[in-house]
Amino acid sequence: MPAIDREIHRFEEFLSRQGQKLTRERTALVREIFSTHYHFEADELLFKMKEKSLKISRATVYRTLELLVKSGLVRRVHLGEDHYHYEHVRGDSHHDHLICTACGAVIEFNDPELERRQLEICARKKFTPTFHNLQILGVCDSCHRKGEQPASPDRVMSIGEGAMRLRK
Amino acid sequence: MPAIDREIHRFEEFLSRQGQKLTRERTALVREIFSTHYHFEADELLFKMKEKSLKISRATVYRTLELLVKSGLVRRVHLGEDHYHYEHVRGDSHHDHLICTACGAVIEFNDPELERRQLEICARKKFTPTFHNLQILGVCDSCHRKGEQPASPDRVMSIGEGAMRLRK
DNA sequence: CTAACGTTGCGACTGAGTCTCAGTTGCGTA
DNA sequence: TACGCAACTGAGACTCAGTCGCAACGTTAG
Repeated sequence: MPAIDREIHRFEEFLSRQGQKLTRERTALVREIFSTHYHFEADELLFKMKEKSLKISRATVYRTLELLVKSGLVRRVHLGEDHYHYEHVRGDSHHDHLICTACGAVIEFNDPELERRQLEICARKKFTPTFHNLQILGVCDSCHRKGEQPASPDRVMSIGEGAMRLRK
Repeated sequence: MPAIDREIHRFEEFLSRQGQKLTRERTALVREIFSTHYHFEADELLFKMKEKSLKISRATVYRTLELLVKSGLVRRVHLGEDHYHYEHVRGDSHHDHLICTACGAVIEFNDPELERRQLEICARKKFTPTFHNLQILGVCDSCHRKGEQPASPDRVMSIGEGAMRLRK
């Protein structure tokens, strides 16, 4: 699969730029991330590697994720839960997330109008933005049809605490 | 201070509605939260109580925070860090946050135009929103004047990971 | 006085993420 | 081919926020 090799190559270049190496473990992790997952958790990745009987330690998984984040190949995101999720970055650009509190689905969107408005707000507040992070919590179309209710009102007051926790 | 007493009364009503009681510990916590803090962490609150030689256990702090969140008096927010922050809810409504990655300052804003646009996006995706959460990371005016740089480019690719960590 | 019940503090626990350290690997140089 | 060094790895100890189980403690009602 040439697409993955291109990503691996990009990672290698990033690494060698700071005197670091593309090892067997790192290659395996990148391959896993870019072949199957889109949004994933660190432990999930660890588990997947174990399943494939590639024994890669937890420390290495976390270390590699950090490198991938620094290289820009992977992003660290909050999806309304109490720990990080990661997503691999494709050629395309920034996006934000709609998160279904009933089924845990994550829908991406990118709206230039919204981005523009944010810049206006920053300008008004004399704030120099570098990045932003927007999640909208609610119920997706198919859950809505099934009559799923939004998370109970008292939860909704908070920042969707437990959004995906409900999944479990 | 009558304002605080009003909040305490609201909390008491919420509690009694479910057969729960407003205890000395709970009162002390609400008083602390609404008198001095705006954004705070659970452990910070625990520490403040200890300072005032009111010994309230960690479990009670967390339990009370949960009740406050459910009652709608307090919100749980992510401020770009890896654990929760809380903020007390004043009479006024929802707002979002600008977070300075240099000094950790948190600036609030509320922009109806932005909210409206988000609703449009949801409508387009047939998504029923219940809540949202937006943080914009960057450098505030006074840090900018001091020549503070935004977090290094590789960090910026991620969701402002470590924003406030830089404070420490 | 006693039963019932919500509340508390304590301390053990959990789970994500980090750190340390000894041993391994990969690579440039002789 | 051997050497040496720096980067890398796994194992497990550790940290830290947050949770849980439990015995003891009010408080209120009978």
